[in-house]
Amino acid sequence: MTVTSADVARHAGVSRSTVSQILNGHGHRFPASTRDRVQAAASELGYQPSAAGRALVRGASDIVVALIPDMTVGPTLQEFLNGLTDDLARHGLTLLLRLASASPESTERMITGLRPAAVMSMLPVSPRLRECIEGLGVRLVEPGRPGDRDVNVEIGYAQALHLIERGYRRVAYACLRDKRQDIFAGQREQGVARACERHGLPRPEVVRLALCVDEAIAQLRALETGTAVACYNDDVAAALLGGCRELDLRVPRDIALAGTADTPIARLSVPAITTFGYALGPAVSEASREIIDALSGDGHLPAFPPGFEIRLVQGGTT
Amino acid sequence: MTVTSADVARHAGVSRSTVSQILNGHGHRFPASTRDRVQAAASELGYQPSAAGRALVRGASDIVVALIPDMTVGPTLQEFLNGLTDDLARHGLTLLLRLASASPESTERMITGLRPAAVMSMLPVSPRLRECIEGLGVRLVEPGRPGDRDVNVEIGYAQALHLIERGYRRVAYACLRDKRQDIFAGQREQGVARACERHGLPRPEVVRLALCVDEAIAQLRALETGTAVACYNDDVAAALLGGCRELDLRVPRDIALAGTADTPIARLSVPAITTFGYALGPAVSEASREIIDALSGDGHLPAFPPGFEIRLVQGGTT
DNA sequence: CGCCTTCGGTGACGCGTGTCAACCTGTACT
DNA sequence: AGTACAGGTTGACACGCGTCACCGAAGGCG
Repeated sequence: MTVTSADVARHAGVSRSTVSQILNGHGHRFPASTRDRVQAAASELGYQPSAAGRALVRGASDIVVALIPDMTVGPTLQEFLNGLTDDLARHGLTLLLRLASASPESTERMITGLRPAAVMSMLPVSPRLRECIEGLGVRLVEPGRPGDRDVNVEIGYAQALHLIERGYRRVAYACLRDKRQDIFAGQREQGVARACERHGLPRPEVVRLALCVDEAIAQLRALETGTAVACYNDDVAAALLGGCRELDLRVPRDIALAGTADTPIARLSVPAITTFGYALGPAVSEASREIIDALSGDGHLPAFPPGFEIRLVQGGTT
Repeated sequence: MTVTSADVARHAGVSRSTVSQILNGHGHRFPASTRDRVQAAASELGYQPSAAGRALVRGASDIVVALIPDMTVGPTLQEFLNGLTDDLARHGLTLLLRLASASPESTERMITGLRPAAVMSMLPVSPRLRECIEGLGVRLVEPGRPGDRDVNVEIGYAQALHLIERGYRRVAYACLRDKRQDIFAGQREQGVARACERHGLPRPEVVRLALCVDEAIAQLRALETGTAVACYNDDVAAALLGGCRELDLRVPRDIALAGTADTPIARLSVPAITTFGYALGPAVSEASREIIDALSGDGHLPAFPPGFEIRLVQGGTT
């Protein structure tokens, strides 16, 4: 049923350890003829090494676990993960996903039991989990350290910059009231604030709301006419847009809105919401390279790579 | 660094095999005193069995792989996966996720190498992957067989039924032109058609569009006034709603719209879109029970469980 | 010839676990 | 006393793999 390295060895007429060495990068010790025989036998039999056997003898598995934040996994993130999966697969690594919102104990048990080659988190991990991971000697790939580019800061900055360039002098920042859903809000707000500061504008007012039109109305009442709002995401922008309609506020003249994430809701609103999409495409190769480097050399802990592109999708709300 | 069963054995003053037996459900052979000593030693040392060692000797790992369809993973699915994760963890199983859109070869390699206890797919798997999985003797949990409840058929049915009850006599079904994004369309359309048939209405017209307002306008021009449209999801409904606005069609008088999935876009539209949410909550325990049953007994291949709740969220579009 | 080196290849070990036949020690029964 | 039996415990094995010391043969050199 299962093809083991012993089967390959028999089929190639060599010993199992020869097979193991050739298939693990030590082939240079053997003449080409032997190498070819073994390779041929392996592919003919469809040999696939047992992850368990490998992991047992090497002390760590070939699995890389990605901790997925508690947020909507849309096309952007999906494409990133897809690319990363294939990239790592090319290096013999297996990417598997885990929701970060699963119970901490079960995640901890999973890590200690599985001994992944690396754990990649898209958000800073809890101190306890970090301790668990590092105590086990498992590599941890985390979001960039201070000083690195931060995609969320830059998105906030791009939003605010765009609004300022369009001539708005009053900039506000709108995010979700429920902070659990709002995992990037801090960084984005920081980006908005930084852009305002650099252009001599006062610190942006921060508006918090839940995702419904009624709350949007309440918040809009408190805003001065002429304010441009950088929104945490397109949903927030849509809520405010709906509120503007109910209040008969003209968009973008009375209130301007900039969203984030380039989701369908932005395109489908009337008017379409000006939004900032980002592609993590460039990050794929960087991320896999960082992981692979960290696993081969005993280098420092790599940071979640800063490769990304932000692009403006101009709509009618700014 | 790592605590092994040998450490536990030493600490408890028994042999390693005693530890193994007690920790694997064969404790009834031992007196309570021994059991307690071993349990105490295990928890005191924080013993966590090596997944690799287990997998090696048992021929299959404790990992359950869930194949995630190529779609947005929103709160509904996330909650389901979270619950399943914890539920399975309680039975010693580890749920890990994998994007179904990753390259087939890498997924195949992952399965053969990892030998998961089970693979759960939310969509029918490709014949080739099925062959790979079943050839390995790995359990496959798939969407329900014909005859089972199908959440997507029922959603379509509920949409159409609602529209019919509201008095509409012309029912259409709108879905995405790009079929790759439209993985459930067939079933939902089937549900809509069934409801129409049962109520003596003609077979529903099917409208295909890409997610933009322009396409919606084009499709709306071809629809008769007074048509009620069951939409594949809230995005489609939003696009049509935007189109109606541009064409000055009154909603719901000229065109009625029913969405699906209960996403923010439905709540945030003006008027709010009538939509059908579904909760997979009840499916969690069913799913884990099915998986566990299938793994303990050598029963038949279980089907993806039909436990779910559909609820109407009344908006202003019907 | 005797010694050393290189090439090609192998046997044996250990990773951590679950299982199971076998063993030991009482105790009950014949 | 001898036998049967049950309860409690253990040693040994196998799972599939990577590694590494080691070995035989061939060749070079003094």
